[in-house]
Amino acid sequence: MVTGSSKPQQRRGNTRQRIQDVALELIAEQGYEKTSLREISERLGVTKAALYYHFKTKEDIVVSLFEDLMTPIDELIAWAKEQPPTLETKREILTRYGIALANAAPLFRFMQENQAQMRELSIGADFKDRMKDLLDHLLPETVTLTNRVRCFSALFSMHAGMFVLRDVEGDLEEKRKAILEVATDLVTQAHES
Amino acid sequence: MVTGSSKPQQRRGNTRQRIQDVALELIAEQGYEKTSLREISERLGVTKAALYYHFKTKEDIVVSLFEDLMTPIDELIAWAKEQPPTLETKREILTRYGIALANAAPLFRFMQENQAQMRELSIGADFKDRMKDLLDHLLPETVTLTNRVRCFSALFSMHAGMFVLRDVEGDLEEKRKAILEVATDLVTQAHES
Amino acid sequence: MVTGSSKPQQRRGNTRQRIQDVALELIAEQGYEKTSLREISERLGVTKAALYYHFKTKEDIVVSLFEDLMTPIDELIAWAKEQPPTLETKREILTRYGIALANAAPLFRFMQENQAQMRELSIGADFKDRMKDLLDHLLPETVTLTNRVRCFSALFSMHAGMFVLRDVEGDLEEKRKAILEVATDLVTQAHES
Amino acid sequence: MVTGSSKPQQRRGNTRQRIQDVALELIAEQGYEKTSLREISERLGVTKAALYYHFKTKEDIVVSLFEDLMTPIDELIAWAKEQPPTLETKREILTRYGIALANAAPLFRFMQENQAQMRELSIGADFKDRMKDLLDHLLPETVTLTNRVRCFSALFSMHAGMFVLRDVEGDLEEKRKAILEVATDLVTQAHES
DNA sequence: AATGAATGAGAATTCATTCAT
DNA sequence: TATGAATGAATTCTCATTCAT
Repeated sequence: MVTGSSKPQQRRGNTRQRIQDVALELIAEQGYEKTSLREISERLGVTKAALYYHFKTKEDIVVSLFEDLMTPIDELIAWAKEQPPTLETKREILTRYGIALANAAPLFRFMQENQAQMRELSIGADFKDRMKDLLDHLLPETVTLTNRVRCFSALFSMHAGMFVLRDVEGDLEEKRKAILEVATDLVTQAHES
Repeated sequence: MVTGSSKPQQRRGNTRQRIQDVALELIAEQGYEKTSLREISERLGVTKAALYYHFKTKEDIVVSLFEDLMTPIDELIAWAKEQPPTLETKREILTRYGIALANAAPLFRFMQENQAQMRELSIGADFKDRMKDLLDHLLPETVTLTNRVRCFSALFSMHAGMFVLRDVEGDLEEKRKAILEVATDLVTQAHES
Repeated sequence: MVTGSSKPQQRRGNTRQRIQDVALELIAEQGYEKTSLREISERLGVTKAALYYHFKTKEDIVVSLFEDLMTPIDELIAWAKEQPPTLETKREILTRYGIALANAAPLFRFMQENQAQMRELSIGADFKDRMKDLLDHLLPETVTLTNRVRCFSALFSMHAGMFVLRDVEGDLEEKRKAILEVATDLVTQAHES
Repeated sequence: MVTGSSKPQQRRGNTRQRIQDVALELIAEQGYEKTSLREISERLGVTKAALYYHFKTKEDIVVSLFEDLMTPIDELIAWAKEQPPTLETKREILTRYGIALANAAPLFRFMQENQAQMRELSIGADFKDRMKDLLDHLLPETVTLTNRVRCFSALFSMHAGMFVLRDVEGDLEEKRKAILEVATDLVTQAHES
């Protein structure tokens, strides 16, 4: 009935887009299970049935959100693949990743706060793969366990910082810079040890 | 009636405990919302109503789990309060926290993976307070934003490590040591910079 | 599919109405608490969930019944407000009230027999206000306690008569006339004393 | 297990009595269905199971309450039977009935407000019979429909007054007198017309 | 004279989903 | 491009009741 859940044609009416927006907002705030289609449709001023015109299932809505998100990360990974594995490259990866994160903050927050749900949400595995790819591009040539932890910690702190820092006073941009600095330090140390 | 039936009837005074065990197991695996009381009671071989004899609500079950968990953390905080704020103390805090984490791994994993749920679970706020307390005890005297991030990152990486490292090959104890090392490094750097 | 099956499928736009009808019938007979949504839906040949499409809660169903009932009473009160406070007016109030009562007999009977339930049913208070209004319009200018009781007794006897007289032999219309006569006497006496 | 639910032996421990007291209080306020055994036992500081030591079922508790109540009414009826059917006697019946009412006000209030429940409570029918008996003793020799209504109205107003007058300002004793006066008037009129 | 532990039945409510229009 | 009406399956929770101790 729908022409394809991938993502074309979302420029005709803007309803599809609006569903995604509202869904993201609610799900980021309340979690996947707690957010009902009724709630989404009510906030949109349409009926539940309307959602089913645009998406095959509830999960489909979330999946569609992540598809939009995956693209920049895939591009980042593709880019990283073609660079020499220097420290400079790794730093640039973190910088770029920080930008991707900032551009899709609510979605990352959702992921961060609903990891359990993610696991049964089909795209969960996809995302994990990406993270593993990215981690591999951060690791130094000789990988000790400690260094692996450092790089992982760098990546993870960037995610977590995204939403934890909301509670800390201070300018958002500065906080992002501080996170990036710490993450870069970690990767650098991994490289130098 | 004697042993030999599929599920041995170990009815004694331990039902409450058994409910907690099963609940923790299921909830850690599937998340809070996805785990129904039916599931818990069926796996236990009792009726749903029996759960309500021991706990007032579903949330109450989870809360009871966390109460057991809070105690060691509160003790750690109390201990920290009485120590001099030296780097040595901070390192010891991390070490002890690592032990607390290891002792209640499934519960921390649940927290880690269900942060969204935690927020509406009443004990969510309690736990956040503890984390803030603990973080305060890790911070150096002069706190720059970057150093705050470092300490936060140390704490958070310990949590995250708990469950992410399951996917990595290697001895569990070694992995814990590596995480503790990275966390200690982070706090040390915060202290020295 | 055509007529001939046990319950003719009169699905049209009338489901909401049918729910109200069945609910009134069952609730008048068994009381509010004793009447379950399962019972209502089964007698209707729909699922429980269908009820929730038309009404937000069980209480909502009852409230909707009473809203239909309130209108004529409100009109009566409005009318009374514009009349001179003569004895003639008061008699007319009783007459009209008797008609309203007869038109919504089952509902009044429910109220009469479930006053305890009414108190927690939200419309309970509303209705009480109406009764007080109506009573005020029946009172003579100089109100002794005894006269207040007389008027109250008049009003209340009309309600009670509604259902008690079912047990007494005789023509319904005549019984109504007798009740109205007694009530009118009471108000008249209040007026003359 | 219980020696008999009728009512002997309630002087040993006073628990039985206390159960009745609390049950009456709660049921008068909330109705029969809404009052749970859990509530009763909690307010008493005993377990639900304890209630079952003293009463066979929930209904049994209520029945026991009514048994205590029926006695004075039965005595009143017995007394009435032996009097000459004069107006004076009828007036005295009302007076005595008023006293009985006052002595068991909460129970009458329960009856008044839960007529629907009464019908399926087994003693419902019993009570109805008593009322009919009493009514018969109030009726004049030549009974017109109107006069029957008057007497019924007298009886009913006494009941209803019991609890409606709680909302009216003024001394309780005076209010009772006013009600009795109106009721007596009604019966007198029935007699004279 | 009472409790601790449990049950079976049932309640109200919510949800994702479907389909004819 | 939607809506109105409905469903089936599940959920949390409550209740009266039982019984061994």
